[in-house]
Amino acid sequence: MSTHQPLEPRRRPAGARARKTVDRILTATASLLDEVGFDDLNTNAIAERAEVNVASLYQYFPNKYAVLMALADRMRDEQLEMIATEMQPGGVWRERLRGLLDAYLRMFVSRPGFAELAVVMSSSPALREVDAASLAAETRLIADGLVAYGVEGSRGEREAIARVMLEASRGVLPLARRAGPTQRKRLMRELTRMLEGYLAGYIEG
Amino acid sequence: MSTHQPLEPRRRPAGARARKTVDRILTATASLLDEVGFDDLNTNAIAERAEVNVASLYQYFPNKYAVLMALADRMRDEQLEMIATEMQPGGVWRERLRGLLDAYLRMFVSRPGFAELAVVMSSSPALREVDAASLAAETRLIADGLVAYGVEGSRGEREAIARVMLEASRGVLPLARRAGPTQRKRLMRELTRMLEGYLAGYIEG
Amino acid sequence: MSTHQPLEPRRRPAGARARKTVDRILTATASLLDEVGFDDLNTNAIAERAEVNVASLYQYFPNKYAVLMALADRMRDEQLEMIATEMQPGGVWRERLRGLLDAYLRMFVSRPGFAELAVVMSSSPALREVDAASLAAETRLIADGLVAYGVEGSRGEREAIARVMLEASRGVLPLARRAGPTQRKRLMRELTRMLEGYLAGYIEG
Amino acid sequence: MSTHQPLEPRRRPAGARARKTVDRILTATASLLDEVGFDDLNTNAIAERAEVNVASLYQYFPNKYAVLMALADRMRDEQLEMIATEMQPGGVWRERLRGLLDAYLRMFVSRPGFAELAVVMSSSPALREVDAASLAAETRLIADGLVAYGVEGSRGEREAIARVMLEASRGVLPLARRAGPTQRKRLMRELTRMLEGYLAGYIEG
DNA sequence: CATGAATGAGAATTCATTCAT
DNA sequence: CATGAATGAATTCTCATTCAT
Repeated sequence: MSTHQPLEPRRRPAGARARKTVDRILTATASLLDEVGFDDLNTNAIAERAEVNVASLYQYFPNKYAVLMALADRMRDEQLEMIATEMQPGGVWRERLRGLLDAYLRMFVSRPGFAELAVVMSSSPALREVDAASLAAETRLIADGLVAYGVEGSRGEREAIARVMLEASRGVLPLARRAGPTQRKRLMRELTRMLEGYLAGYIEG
Repeated sequence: MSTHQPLEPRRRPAGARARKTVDRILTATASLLDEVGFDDLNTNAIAERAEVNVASLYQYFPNKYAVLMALADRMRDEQLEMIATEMQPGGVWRERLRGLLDAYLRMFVSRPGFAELAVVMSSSPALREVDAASLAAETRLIADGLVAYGVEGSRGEREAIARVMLEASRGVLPLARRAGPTQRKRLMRELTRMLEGYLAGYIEG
Repeated sequence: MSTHQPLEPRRRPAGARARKTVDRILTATASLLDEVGFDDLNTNAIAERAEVNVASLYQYFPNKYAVLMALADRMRDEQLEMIATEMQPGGVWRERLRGLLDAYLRMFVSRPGFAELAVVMSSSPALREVDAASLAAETRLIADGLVAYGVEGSRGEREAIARVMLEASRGVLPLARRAGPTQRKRLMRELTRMLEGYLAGYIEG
Repeated sequence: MSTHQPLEPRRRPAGARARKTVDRILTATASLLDEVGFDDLNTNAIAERAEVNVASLYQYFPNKYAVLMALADRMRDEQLEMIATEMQPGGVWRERLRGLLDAYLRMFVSRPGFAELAVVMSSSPALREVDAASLAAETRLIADGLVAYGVEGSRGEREAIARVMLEASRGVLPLARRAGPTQRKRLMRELTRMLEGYLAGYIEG
């Protein structure tokens, strides 16, 4: 029932009232993801939390996966913007890298639903494909930014580098998020060290 | 429906016939995970695929998550054994590391359901806790092995190191699995380079 | 949900613009009936096809069945007029009968929604009663016309005759409509032969 | 949602208990068809009336239309048997024809759901196709029997004759069913007269 | 009078789980 | 211990209908 479902929104909200409705749906989804997790996420719960009728939800989204996908879109937009900012040329690359990791961590920690959504997007077959595309975009953006850091090499190489860094971060950040402050610092320190060393090999080696 | 369910098997299979039943259930689960994914996995489908009656499934497992957990257990056992082997002292650490990564990749690529299960275990709230414990064990094992590689530092430090390496690998390996041969090689090369550089800092620095 | 609903239009369209709205609704209904059938016919779809807001539809019709009923009314008017024309006295009765059947066939074939509506009206409990009345009117009209053909007998007898002829036609015409040209000709020939023979027994016997 | 749905039963009942369940479902469907009509027929109501869980219904049928289709199948079997009996060679054709019409009337009058189902099958787009096939079988059976009555002509001709007779009957019989005894007699007399005259033209003309 | 948007109430369908044999 | 069958309890999704502007 899930594989290959339509994920496109049914209709874009036109007026302000409608935009608000969609907004509430997405916000509710995000908070529920954090509170009960994907397994127990369902359209009724979303609608209830959003204080919206289920039918309204279905007016805008063809199914539950489409809601998640819209939420992901929204978050990805924010994220790409953040990356673009952090990867602008100028400054010392090590500091820039740390800034980027910090920003990532902040998203994972304080964006409700972000961490949960990240893992759901790549684990649910229904969403995986679209998530792959989105990750590819993220990868490209970072790969491009690496040039400014001083990394040479073909686009393909840089994308592989970016991807490996990205995956390492995507694995460690949720841990850091859930960990206590000491453990979090430790994990972030190690992650940073690993990525810095890795890039240093390309930039200074 | 999902949070905090009993995950322990209901009864250990006694006779050989019973053991076979359980085995078929787990194997069916693994193959279904690969074919239809977690979203569409359900006990009836598992039983059908296993050519076993659903009621039999419930004889051994209290619920759906317990099946996944048993499957994870089985795979984790294999995996820990593999790690223990690959991390035995002796030999050049760089080669050992590569061997370890190779072995990991082989599991991801050829163990049916392994990659899928890995992501499911950490995304489903019902299973996350037990998965965390299991990952902790894996981490400890690697952390212990790092000593043999020549890494110094407290147990806590080594565990952080191990964990970061582990997460990076858990992120990249599924990608490598799905990629074509060229891309796979490239990703593995970068992953190896990153982890080697990282460890080198501890061992040779 | 369906039995015994008010079927009367809520308000007659006053201005020309309003009349156009109602018109579009009915036309849309007719075409949708042909395209998707009664099972999938719904007010939202009608409104969309009519390029009219659903709320406007409810301005003129109290519910879905009332729309169908209005459409039926409109078609029945046309039909009764047609019958009145074809059954006017004068000429050879056999030719008149053929003319009548031809005219019926034309309606079934070329009036969008006509054939579909005919069957819907007699199958849906909500509409059956009003359809019965309408068929009774049709029957009476034909029964009256039979006098001009030379059929004798009481009004009741003539109505039974008319009704039997009518039902036979209502069964065969939709078939003829869907059939290819050869089969259509054959069916119409047999229907004509049956009805002619039947009437001949009353007129010439 | 209705066009082109799967109509095949999901699984044939194996044991006696299962057969009973399916039976109750079909019987409940038949009685509901008579009582509330197709518009208000829904799987919940069927299950309730059958004193069976809805899920059981879905164990055997993929959807509501499949239930109707199974019911139609069951009735059609009975009906074809009846026709075969009534059309056996021997005896005076006029009497045989009357016997056949009587038998038809009995089905329409006393088989619960039969009349309603007949009209539903040909009006619902989802079922129409399969009903057409079934009617074709009925037509063929009658066309074959016509030979025994003394009707000559090609198979195609006889089928057209049979079909026209069939449609006339299918139109008049439901009326007769709903009519009072006097009106019923009158309608049946006229129907018989029409069909007899029609066939006489082929047999004795 | 029209429209965008919303919603109550239900209907279809599924699925984890249990029961009787 | 296995199996055919059943079922409670959701969950997804739809649709006729109304409201606010």
